Amino acid sequence: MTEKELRLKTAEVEKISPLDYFKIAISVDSVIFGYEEKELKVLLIKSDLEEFAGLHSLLGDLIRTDEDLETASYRILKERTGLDDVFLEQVQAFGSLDRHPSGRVITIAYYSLLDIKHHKLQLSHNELNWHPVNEIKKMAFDHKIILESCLNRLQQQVMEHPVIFNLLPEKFSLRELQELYQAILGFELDRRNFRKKISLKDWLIDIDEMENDVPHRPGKLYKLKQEFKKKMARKKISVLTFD
Amino acid sequence: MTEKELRLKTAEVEKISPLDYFKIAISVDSVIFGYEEKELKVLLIKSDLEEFAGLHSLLGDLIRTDEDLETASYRILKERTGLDDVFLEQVQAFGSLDRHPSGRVITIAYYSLLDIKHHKLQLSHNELNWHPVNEIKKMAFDHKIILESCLNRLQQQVMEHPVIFNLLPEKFSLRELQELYQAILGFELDRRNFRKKISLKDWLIDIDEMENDVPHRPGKLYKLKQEFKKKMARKKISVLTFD
DNA sequence: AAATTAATGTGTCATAAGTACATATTTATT
DNA sequence: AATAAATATGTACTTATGACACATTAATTT
Repeated sequence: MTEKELRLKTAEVEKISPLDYFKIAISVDSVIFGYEEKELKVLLIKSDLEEFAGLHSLLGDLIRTDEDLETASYRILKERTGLDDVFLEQVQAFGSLDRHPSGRVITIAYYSLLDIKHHKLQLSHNELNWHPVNEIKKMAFDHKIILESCLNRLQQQVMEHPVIFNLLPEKFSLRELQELYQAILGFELDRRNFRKKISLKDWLIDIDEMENDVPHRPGKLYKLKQEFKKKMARKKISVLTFD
Repeated sequence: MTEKELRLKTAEVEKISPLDYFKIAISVDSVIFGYEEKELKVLLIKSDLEEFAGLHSLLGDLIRTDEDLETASYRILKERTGLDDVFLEQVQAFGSLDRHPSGRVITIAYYSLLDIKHHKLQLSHNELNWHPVNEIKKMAFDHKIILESCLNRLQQQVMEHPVIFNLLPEKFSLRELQELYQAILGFELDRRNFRKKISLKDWLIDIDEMENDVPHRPGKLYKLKQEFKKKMARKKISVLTFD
């Protein structure tokens, strides 16, 4: 058996039992960001462990033997939200000894971006809900730290790459875009300088339409250029049986 | 048993055997960069798997149940090189189904920087050797991809953070520093602009000494300011028994 | 219908950073 | 003493960033 080989090979020079290597479980946890009412939000569930009663946790699950990391993240997203066409990016692994009260679990953190309004979730089970990022205090496990590192990563990405548009509907105004940047970065931007910078990046096309649901002078609407959208398209979950 | 709890908890809603979750092994792999003769090098061993006969692989090992990710990386570094005061940074997890021929192994990649000249290694076992990064073609497992993603990360880091100095001796000239930047980035830099940029960063102190081993006019020597060195100091390997 | 309100849309100037580029100086070597 | 090779350094041009104000448009109120 190939697996047995692995155990033996790695165990031959070590003093510990080869089976020990298989006492570590691996999970993925996703920080799913959304944007609503000028606030950056994150999708959380109530933890089902009694150690963390009342606390919220990220969406995550153990990885199966027949799925790779991204596939596992997509599966969890699909199971919990019903969605599968979502932007997802790996951030970092977390593996402190005491991070999970029930045993050794190493987790790999992903962040995910989705447009709340146009992706109606099944907010059915487990008190799955959106929470404003700024209002989150304590979380289960080390999930607060994971959330923070994913937010940091998002803040970096957003300055350089056109990922932010995954949080917006297809058509948006420059005001909406600026408000979203501000929500993510946590500070105000000058409107004229912001517009100059965005137009320099050359990410957008003016679709020659106007806002129509605003109680004031409507702004022009824009779309992300098609060429920058490819990053959203991800492979489907493949069901390969490994063993 | 806490571990049993975990298996049961995760298995109750799933159709697969709970034991399956523990059939995935976890390793760390380190891309250890060094710098010598104006070339960026990486420390590799000959793979001991017959599937990869003749190919080189990164330094890595399975993670033990009683060590966290960083600790495992330091252990491997210590075992293979004898060193423990080395800069180390996590890059990314790799978990394709077929990345290891003997079974399912998810690995977490780190990159590490060390000054070849002043860290004499035990290049004893397993044909451990330095290889110029640019000359590496095929590698065992997915290690070529891991190497590339670590190099990318290094290239990013080096532009913003004073990590590069971990590859140089305590004292160095601006020429040496520039040559190292060039080796990492893969392109030439203008000497005057480079010096201007470095002096703007305010990372260095002029120690009022000169090179003395060069066959030409010697340059001034500099050191990294103490305040930027703290990032090298890492915690020692802690030996906590978990189970 | 006119006046008011509130947000859109746009440009300039000052400062900072990036890029291209050449000459005098110093040391080792011949 | 002459030569070779590398160090040290500054300026002009372009590009990016940051502060800042006013006319325009549409919805709302009077």
